[in-house]
Order: sequence, then structure tokens, then C-alpha cells
Amino acid sequence: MLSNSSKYAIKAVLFLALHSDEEKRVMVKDIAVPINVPQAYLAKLLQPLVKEELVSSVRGPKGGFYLNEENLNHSVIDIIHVIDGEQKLNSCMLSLEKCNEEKPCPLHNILVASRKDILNNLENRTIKELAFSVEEGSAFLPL
Amino acid sequence: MLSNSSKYAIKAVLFLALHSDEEKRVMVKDIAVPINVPQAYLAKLLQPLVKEELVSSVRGPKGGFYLNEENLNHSVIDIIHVIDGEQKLNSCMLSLEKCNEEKPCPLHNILVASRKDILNNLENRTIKELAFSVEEGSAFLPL
DNA sequence: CAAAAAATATGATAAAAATCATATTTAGGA
DNA sequence: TCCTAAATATGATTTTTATCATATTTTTTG
Repeated sequence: MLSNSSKYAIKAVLFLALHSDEEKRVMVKDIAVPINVPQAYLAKLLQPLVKEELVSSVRGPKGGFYLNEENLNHSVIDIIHVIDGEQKLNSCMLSLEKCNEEKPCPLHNILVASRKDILNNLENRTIKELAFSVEEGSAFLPL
Repeated sequence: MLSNSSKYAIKAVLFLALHSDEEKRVMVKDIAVPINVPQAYLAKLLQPLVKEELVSSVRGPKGGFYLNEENLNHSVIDIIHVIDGEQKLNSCMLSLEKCNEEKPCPLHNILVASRKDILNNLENRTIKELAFSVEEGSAFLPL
């Protein structure tokens, strides 16, 4: 479904949503260990997220990564788009060029509805909401 | 979502459902070209499908691949299981070991319903039904 | 029974994804 | 201002996936 990279990135962002803020920055290694992702790899993944302003960072001592209010209002799909590219989730299940609403492939019809649901959720739920579901106890860690 | 291998395999099986039967066998190259998959690669993919009896074959001249009545009654998920393995679609979206109904991860709740729908469809619709949707004109090729 | 046509089996190569390692830049504090 | 701690940038390696190539077995037909 998603690449490992996207999964790692999502986990990292969720972790930051729960454990960081403007004043409390977290170093890669302190993200990588608890979410169970190789540190060097995660460091690399975080770069495009910072560049696209889904995650904030400051260098140097006392530096690290964190989410500010704007970052918190992004959605999971934003992360996926940055890491895996825009096409990954949009294309037809069989990756058929010519499959679309008018000329659906045999799998299209039986799956569109659910696929749309998933897409909607991934693009409408904010990181903040997801983090909140953990805080209020309706969702759980560890990542 | 799915590996290319699974997509190729599904396309091949759908093609056979529409263009083969016990008496009319189709050679790999005559499947590979129309469904737009490298021939040698497809040949390799077909082997496990034959072994698991999702596809039928006979060797030698006038030989080839085809689907019999039993083959037609399998589902798309059977193909995925043979090619990608059982775990591929079952695991949590973030591949969290410990994510389950009782302790769902933050993405779990918002996606379970649609995921279940997709899974149900993939495992309940038979190849025959999917092929029929093309014959009756509610779904379309080319693959 | 031999030759040819097909699948089947096996292995080699190429490309992509994941992982690891190292050098560079930036910011804070002594 | 210099040292250190952090992110950032870049490149190398490993692993997985996809692809290509070739040898072997089976079946039909002349």
C-alpha cells in the first residue's frame, strides 16, 4: 500500500505531534528509537518534510525537530505525497493508464467507493486530530 | 498497494478468463503482448499460479494456458496471496505489529471500514464475475 | 521415433528501495 | 571567537523487486 518510507515518515510526524513543540525540540535519534526506524534513514526522510514545511527544525545544540501549529494542520496525505509522490495512491489498482470513471477496469467498480473513503480520510484528518485521538485514549501507541 | 507482480498476474488471469477455455489455450506471448507485460517475466509469474491451481496449463505444441471452471471460481485475493504472500494486505497501514482492534493505531479507526470493504470485495468476487462485467459492458479493457 | 513447440526450471542482470556512513553547515554556549 | 552539538547534504552499500536469458522437460505431429 504505502512504501516503508511513507510509513516511517508518518510515524515520525505522529511522534512529533505528541512529543514536541516550538520550545521542545527532539533529535532524530530520540525519534528514531521509540518509533523503531533506522536513525540515518529517518534523518534522510525528514529533510524533504522540512523543506515542504510539514515539519520544523533548528540546527545546532539544543536543536532538533518539532511541529508548530501550521505543521499540525497538515494531513497524512501530504506526507505521502512528499515521500512517495502524488501518483502513488491516485492510480488505478492495476495501474492501467486508461482506467477511469467512464471506462473503469474490472476492479475499478467494486473498489472505487472504499478507495474514495480512504483517500478522503487521509486528506481530511489533520495530524493534530490523529494525535488527539491518542491523547484522549481512542487510539494507541507504540509506533 | 500491490506489487507489479500481483498486478501483472491479475491482468493475465483476467485475460485468460476472457480469451481461453479448456480447448482454447493461449501461449505466454499471446497473453503478454495484449496485457502489456514483459513475456519472460509473465512466464515466471504464471508458474506459481499453475502450481496453486489458479491457472491451468498444458505443455508442448498446441499447449498453453487457460482457465477451467474451477479456476474461474477463484478470487482476486487468491492471486495476490500466491504472488505477494498472505501478509501483504492483512497488516496495519503503518505495519505496526501491535496494532489491532483493541489497541488500534491512530490511522486504524479512520480506515478499518473501507479496508474491510476492499478486502471483502477482493475475496468474494470471483474471476468469472469480473470477466462477466467486461462481457456485459459494465467494465472495460484494455489491460 | 524424431523433430518441433510449448511450458517449466534455473540462473544472471538491472533497477529501485532501503539502509548505512561520512562530510558539511549552522547555532548555541563557554 | 572557538568548540560542540545538532541538522543537512551527499554518496556508498545492501536488499528487494523486476527483468532478461538459457537450458530442460513434456507433448503433439509427421
